[in-house]
Amino acid sequence: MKNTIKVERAKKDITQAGLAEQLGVSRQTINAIEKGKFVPSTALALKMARFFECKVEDIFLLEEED
Amino acid sequence: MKNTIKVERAKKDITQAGLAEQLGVSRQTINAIEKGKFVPSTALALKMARFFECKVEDIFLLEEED
DNA sequence: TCAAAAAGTAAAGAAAACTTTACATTTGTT
DNA sequence: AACAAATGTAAAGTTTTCTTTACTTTTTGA
Repeated sequence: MKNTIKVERAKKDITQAGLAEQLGVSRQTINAIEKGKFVPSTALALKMARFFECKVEDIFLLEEED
Repeated sequence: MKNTIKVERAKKDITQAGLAEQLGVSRQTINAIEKGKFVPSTALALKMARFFECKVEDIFLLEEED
């Protein structure tokens, strides 16, 4: 599962810590997701999409192995 | 978190077991999600949206408490 | 009505998401 | 170069997702 969080974050010019605060999670959680260490819950994915004003599908991309 | 799986399933005329098979999960998992016992992972939510030919946002609806 | 299919439920355990704490590395600015 | 902000990483622990097995209830259709 790939994601475009870093790019979306750049568009909004917000830091990992800033995004974490907006979404109500820890900075490490954002970092881990962004680095692909794990995939967020659907609730968090939906909140991210809402914050970035796009669809979940725009941020999280299914791959073969998913 | 509410979801519209039952309705989407009706549109496609597919059973819980059939959907489970299509998505590669157990029937009980589909049942539990449909009944709101838990929210699926983002990967499964994306697969559902793909199967139902809609957006994750169309199936899973954030609420206050999420 | 009677049988089969579908849906509901429960419990125990495995796997994945997420937190907290803490420290290291990189990047940007002066 | 030096300092601060941002990012990266790791480990231990909690919560949530999901599986398997198994049984009950509801719905459907011949």
